[in-house]
Amino acid sequence: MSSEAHLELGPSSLTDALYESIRKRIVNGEIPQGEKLTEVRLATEYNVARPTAKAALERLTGVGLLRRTAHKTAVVPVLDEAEIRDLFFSRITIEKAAVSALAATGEVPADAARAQVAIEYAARDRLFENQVDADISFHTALVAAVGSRRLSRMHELIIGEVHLSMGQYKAHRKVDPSTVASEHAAVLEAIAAGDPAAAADHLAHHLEQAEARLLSTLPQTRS
Amino acid sequence: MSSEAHLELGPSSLTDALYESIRKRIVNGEIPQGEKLTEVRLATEYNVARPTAKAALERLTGVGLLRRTAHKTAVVPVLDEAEIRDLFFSRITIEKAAVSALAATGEVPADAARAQVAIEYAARDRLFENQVDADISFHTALVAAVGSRRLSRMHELIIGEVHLSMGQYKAHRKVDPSTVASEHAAVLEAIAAGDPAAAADHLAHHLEQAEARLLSTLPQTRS
DNA sequence: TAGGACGAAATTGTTAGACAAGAATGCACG
DNA sequence: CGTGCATTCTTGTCTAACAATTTCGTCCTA
Repeated sequence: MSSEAHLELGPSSLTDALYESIRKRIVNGEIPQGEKLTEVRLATEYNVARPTAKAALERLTGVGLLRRTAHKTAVVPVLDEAEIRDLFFSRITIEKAAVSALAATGEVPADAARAQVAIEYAARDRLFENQVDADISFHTALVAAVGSRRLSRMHELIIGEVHLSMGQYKAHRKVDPSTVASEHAAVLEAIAAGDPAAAADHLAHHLEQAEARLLSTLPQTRS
Repeated sequence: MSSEAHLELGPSSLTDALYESIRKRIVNGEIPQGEKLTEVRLATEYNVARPTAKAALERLTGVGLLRRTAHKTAVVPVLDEAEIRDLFFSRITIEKAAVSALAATGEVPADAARAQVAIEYAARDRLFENQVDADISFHTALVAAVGSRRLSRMHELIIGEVHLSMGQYKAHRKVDPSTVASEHAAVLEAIAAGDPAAAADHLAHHLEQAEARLLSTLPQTRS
């Protein structure tokens, strides 16, 4: 790994750019679970002042992508089975509410349909990382389509950790893309049919499957 | 208002103490809606350095108790009708999930029962602020009893804004405490009876009433 | 050799001062 | 009376430094 990272142009604030860059490296698994991130290390790597690095770390801690306690250095969290279960319980709560609300209107969000297509392309080309990103986009688009700022904010918290765990365990994952595609399609169909209960059921089933797939890749707790 | 505020002893970190102090002043309505909070003002008021004040403001922004955009000063948000509706939609989503889960176990959380009593005492003594705090505690206890760290974190986001709006509009509120008490009691009874659907229904009804009570205190949008 | 205590190094928390850049305000001029 | 410019306010970022706390390695002792 290079000793210096560079920030893409774009975000107005330097802290924003730093936050976004580190966030991507964490959710992609580039920075592995358990790794410690000190303020000075990041500051020197990115050529920014320590307070700037500190601010980025604090924001990442706020969204659950880092953990730290007072005077201790931030680490990328290691999600064990109990935490993954809690994560998916919370996720199902939010996303069920989202698809129910969408089904009540009967309109399938265009962004979600587009993401669904992107997943298939990525799967065909064996681009695992793109496939994960597209899957995240699909679920995020569903929630965003509800139009509730607060629901989206809560979902952002959750989906960040989901992204983290998918990225961290990617080496072990062997998921049949067509299975995911059909599960997604079932949800969209129920939304189009205007059937909230069916949409919620299909979504819950899909997420339970996703949870099981993720749990099966977890390293066994050694005796 | 005094030109200097003092921090209570307790929280380990200075930033934590500052965050907590400002948070309380906002949710109690002591700092009114629309008020601007500049970094230097807080820094001088509390006798801390500007970066410390900045950190506290950023954390408050992160939980929705302040709003700010780049280079602009933070302000206490003014929640209009649409935002209150969104707030309660999100709140109902989270709390329904919580009471359903609790009813599945059939155990009434002790903390919630205690908070229920505290509400009655506060109402009897006409201590409005305590009444609000106890009500918040009741709902927070319900969610906390589920034992899901992430559900509690999401709820914290929501309940903060709920607290804010209750505190800001308190002058206009005239709520019958016994009504609230009986609505709460219905939820607890359904949990004790182990009936998830009934618990969710009673809770939704209670929160819809609370939403309506809050909306009725909103100043009319002038033509 | 194993264990614990002590001390040094690393890391974070907080402060001060400074400068640049963007936003808001008011005044002057057309 | 309205518009544009300049001043002022406020935030974003940096450098430097010290205090407080944690961590780690070493050394001494049993």
